[in-house]
Amino acid sequence: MDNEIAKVYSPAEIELRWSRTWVEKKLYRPPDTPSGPRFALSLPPPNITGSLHMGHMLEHTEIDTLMRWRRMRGEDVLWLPGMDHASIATQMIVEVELGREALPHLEGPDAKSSWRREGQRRRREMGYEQFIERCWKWKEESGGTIHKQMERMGTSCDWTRERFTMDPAYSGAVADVFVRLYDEGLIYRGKYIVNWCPRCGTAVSDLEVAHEERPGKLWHIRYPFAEGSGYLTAATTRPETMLGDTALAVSPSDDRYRSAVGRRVVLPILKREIPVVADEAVDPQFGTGVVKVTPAHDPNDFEISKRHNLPAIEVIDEQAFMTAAAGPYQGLDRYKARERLLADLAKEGLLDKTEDYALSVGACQRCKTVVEPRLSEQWFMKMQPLAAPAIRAVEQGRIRIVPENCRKIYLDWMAHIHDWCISRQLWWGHRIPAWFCDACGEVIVRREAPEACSRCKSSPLRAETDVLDTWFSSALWPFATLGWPEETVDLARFYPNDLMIMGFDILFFWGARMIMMGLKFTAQEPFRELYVHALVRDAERQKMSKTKGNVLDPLEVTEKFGTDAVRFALAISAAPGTDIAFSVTKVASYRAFANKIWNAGRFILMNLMKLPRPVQARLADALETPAETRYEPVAGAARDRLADAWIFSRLHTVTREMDRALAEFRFHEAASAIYHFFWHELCDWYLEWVKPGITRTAATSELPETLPAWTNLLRVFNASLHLLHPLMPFITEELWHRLPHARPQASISLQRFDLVSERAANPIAEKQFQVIQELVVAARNAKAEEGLETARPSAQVASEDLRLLELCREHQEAILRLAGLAALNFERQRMPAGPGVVAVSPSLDLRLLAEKTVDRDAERARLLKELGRAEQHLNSIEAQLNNAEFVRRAPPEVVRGAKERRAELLELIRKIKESLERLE
RNA sequence: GGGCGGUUAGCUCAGUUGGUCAGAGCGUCUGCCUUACAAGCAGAAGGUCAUCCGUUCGAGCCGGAUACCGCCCA
Repeated sequence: MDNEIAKVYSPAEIELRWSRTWVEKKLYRPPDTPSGPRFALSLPPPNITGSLHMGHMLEHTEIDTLMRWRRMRGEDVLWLPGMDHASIATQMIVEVELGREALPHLEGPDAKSSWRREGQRRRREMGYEQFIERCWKWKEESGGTIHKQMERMGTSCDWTRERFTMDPAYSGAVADVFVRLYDEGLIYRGKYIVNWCPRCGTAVSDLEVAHEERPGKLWHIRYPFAEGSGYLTAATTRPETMLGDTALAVSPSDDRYRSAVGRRVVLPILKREIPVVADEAVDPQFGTGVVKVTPAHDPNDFEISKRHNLPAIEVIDEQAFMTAAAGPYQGLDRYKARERLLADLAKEGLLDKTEDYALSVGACQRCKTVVEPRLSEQWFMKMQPLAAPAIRAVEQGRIRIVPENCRKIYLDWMAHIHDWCISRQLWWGHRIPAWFCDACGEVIVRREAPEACSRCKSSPLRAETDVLDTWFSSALWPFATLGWPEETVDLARFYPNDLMIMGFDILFFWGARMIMMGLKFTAQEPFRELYVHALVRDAERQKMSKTKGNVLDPLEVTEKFGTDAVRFALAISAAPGTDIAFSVTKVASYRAFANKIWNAGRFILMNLMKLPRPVQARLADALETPAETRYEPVAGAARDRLADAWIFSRLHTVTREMDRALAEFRFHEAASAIYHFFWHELCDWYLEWVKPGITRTAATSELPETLPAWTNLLRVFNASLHLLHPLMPFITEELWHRLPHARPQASISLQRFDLVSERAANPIAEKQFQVIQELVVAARNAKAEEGLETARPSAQVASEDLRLLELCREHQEAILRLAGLAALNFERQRMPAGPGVVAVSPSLDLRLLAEKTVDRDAERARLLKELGRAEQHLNSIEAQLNNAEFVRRAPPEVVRGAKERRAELLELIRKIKESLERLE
């Protein structure tokens, strides 16, 4: 018998088997004909660039927990999975691959950049079609890996509806949206300063630039006046851009430079004459109060240039090398040019001074290269008209953002939103549906390629080669995945979604934009709730990063400890609004929990299998009772009635707690509740309580006792598995299948599990059981303190409350067994104080009857400590009660509670003092 | 510079509307291989809830200030 159930839970085989089964049987496709309230959620599509990390695992654990929970509550759950093409990231990876193939022998930290450069060259060489083919190949491989990982984690999504952002239908939706926004004037094209990543060779949006404070220098450069003597000194952190200066600017209110406005100065080195202008944008406090104006390489300068009709001269090209306009510095890298230029200025005596200066540097989020503000022609999206309704939707509560502080952050960001640069000079992605007529300059935007220019009829037309920012397409995810713009059945049934879960890092990138696009194109909020989850950090609360080497691979951890343990560790750490300090030891402790569950199951099943077949069959039937009675105890032997009533009452409470917690995304609370219930109530008390009955009936199978005892045990255990299932799907599925079932069932996850019957709530039983628990604990405690752990002494129980004594007498057998005592004597009056007398409660005393000489000093120390604690507590309560205001203004029940506590404490103190006197 | 947050046991963190809320897990210490489980069982120690002021009959919780630490945006 023992051989059939392993002593230690080993998840590997079990998890593989069930994850495969769940997918093969398509268990998680919602029923085609609606059968209950529906609940829809779209998975934030992972990028196809890599494999899932700990953050995904947390996100998927949270989603899966909610989806399984709701499914078990009878809802038609759609969890739609998919993946994102990740334009820039994927292109980067494929380019590096290409480079690696060409230069396989490179090694070291610089290898990757060399591969990338070579890859970019090879990309151009092989051409668009072939490169895109390579990207698709990558997508198949990487996407497959992610898909497998998700299966392995037990993700209960509907794989039959899996989507990819570059599916033909999805791409069609993207083009539709673009055309419509363009036609409405919400998308425009123009020459502006954008964030340009010279390494990626593309423009990126503001959000993709990470600002960082770095130590730098402020160089003061002299610009001599063209006529007359003297000069103006302008301070700059980027002297190389000076070559593109087309003016100097001062504040109009700055008296120091009033006379200089309108004069002309000579640009050092290049000797170009440029004007001095007055502009409000200049801060007189910064540097010398004179700033150089480089319209082609600085967003502020560009604005100034428009106001003063200044030309823009590009001196840095798209790879961050100096252009021909940079004169002698042409062809140099921007930093090399800076060095040379500074040397030349110093030589000419035009470098006034150099100071240390902390400057904010923008780096490409993707490749960490310092971005170059660069004037270029790009496509932009006007955001304010779209943001306004998206702000209202959240302000008015039509979309609820949880936790609350994320709502504030969202609103603040939306209020200060600026236009979005949506074009990327990349190949992999959705090409912008625009065509240019070189003959007349017309720009034609439409879904299908036009034959000829709509204005001058000439052809051929030149197609736009830029692609869209990936987030542009992701913003359509909740509705484009359901078939929009077609009016599909799925769209009608599952849109708007009910919930969206994402990480804080993409709240602006994705969350905000989804809300804007959803409102714009479907006139509905894309989801009703947006839960923002935390970041998974390492044990020291450091961000996990490859460079720090503190990354935990979810698959590795899963291999070692089991998916359920990892999921549970994440869930129980996931308090809203707090990042998670994650560690292997944490997972290990929840593996112990899984093992505990396994062994509880093992105990039950091993004894169950000893029962005669017909009895097992009747128990299987008993488990299939109607839902109303399934979670109530049946009346059995007198000795178990209290424990039965207690555990079912607790089960009822815990179920409600979990329900409430999960509705509010309080995963840590739900997990803690079931953890405590399963381990410290079900296992520590209930199983121990019923153990003799269970093992005895297994041996003798006396039917009148067997059936109720086993029915109750199986009902509670079965219900516990249901409660655990959303958090730990594998072990619960496995154990549940091993329980006796009247009919074959596919999965515990498809079993309806409702709120436990209100009738199970039994506060009286809870109170009574608690008395016995306290008595047992007090006895164990006393045994440990007197060094009698291994002995079985007798004990005396004393109380003036006869019902209390009766309760203890009725459950004498269990008390003796659980506390490790030989016998109980009952005393119908308060026990005289003395060594070894323990106050279990104000009305219940306990004393061990042991042949043990008392260590007087130790006993005195213990009593004094207890006395101190009690007196301190009493003082604070007395102070409260002596305060007339408290008695007058506090609610009566609070005052009553305080009085009761005072009485209890006085009694306790009296006893302790008595004991101390006897010691002397 | 603007916004959001944090400071509770050695560590990681809970503490939902102010009144048994001073808690959990891990770690530490003590005793146990009690036939479901040593990934276990039984017990113990450990905190002036960052500091100060205020509101209140009453503050870990509400308000203000200070110190330190984060994150986001410019």
